[in-house]
Amino acid sequence: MAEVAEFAAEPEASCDDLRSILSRVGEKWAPQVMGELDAAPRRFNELLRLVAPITPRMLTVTLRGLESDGLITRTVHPTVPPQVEYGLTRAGRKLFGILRTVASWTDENLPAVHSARAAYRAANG
Amino acid sequence: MAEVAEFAAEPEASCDDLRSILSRVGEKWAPQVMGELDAAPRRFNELLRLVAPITPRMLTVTLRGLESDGLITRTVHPTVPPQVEYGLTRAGRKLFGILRTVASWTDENLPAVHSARAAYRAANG
DNA sequence: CGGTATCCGTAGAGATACTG
DNA sequence: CAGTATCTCTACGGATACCG
Repeated sequence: MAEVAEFAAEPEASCDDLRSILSRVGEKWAPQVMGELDAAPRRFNELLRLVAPITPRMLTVTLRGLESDGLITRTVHPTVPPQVEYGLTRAGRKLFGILRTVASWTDENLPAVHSARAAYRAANG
Repeated sequence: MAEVAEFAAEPEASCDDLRSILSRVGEKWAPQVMGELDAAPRRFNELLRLVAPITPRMLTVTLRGLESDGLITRTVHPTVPPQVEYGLTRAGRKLFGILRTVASWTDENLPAVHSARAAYRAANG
């Protein structure tokens, strides 16, 4: 019981923790899914349409990944037919806000990025 | 010469552009490498030591990727022995600033993330 | 409706050894 | 010093079909 966790008042996020989050939101469909859930809670087939052309499998994989990191919630309403609602957690909403700033950066630096890519391809392969 | 690019006053970064950047900085070694370059310009073997236990190949791959997106510069000094310096571009520095806010988020939400992961593993596999 | 199961191709990532 | 080359393994991502 003498857990070290007791002393974790300062979380001291490791480099690995940062990386795991960056990889998570860097997954192919994660930003779009979070974007839809930021707009409103959604159901599975709703997301399937909104995030087209995602496949059922990849939507499941993406949702499970985000859920396992506490970024989204999955609520099962025991109705007939079954109804499952997904939504962002508070933490997920905050994180998505940061993704918006990355999007702004991308917006501002898009010309630079594209010309850098062109230049790189010209110089190398 | 009637380029459509002329009308790109509003860059209108696509979802794919955002994703490409998120994936880039989500690459395994990218954040650490950018962190070292944010502190100071560095040389290849310097980075190799600082970002240990990265391998030469992965450092090259990471550097090339960041360079091709215009996030870092690669400067060759034609001395003997050869000397190559890497550094962040202005855009890269800004982006790394945003990564810091993600790190802050991670810091704040680390307990939530970890307990979510534990809960998820308990409920599922 | 809300998913799983199975199969498969590609790209990411590492170990090790070698070079201009 | 600053990388490449080669090989290997895995994990990501997608297509298709099926299930409670």
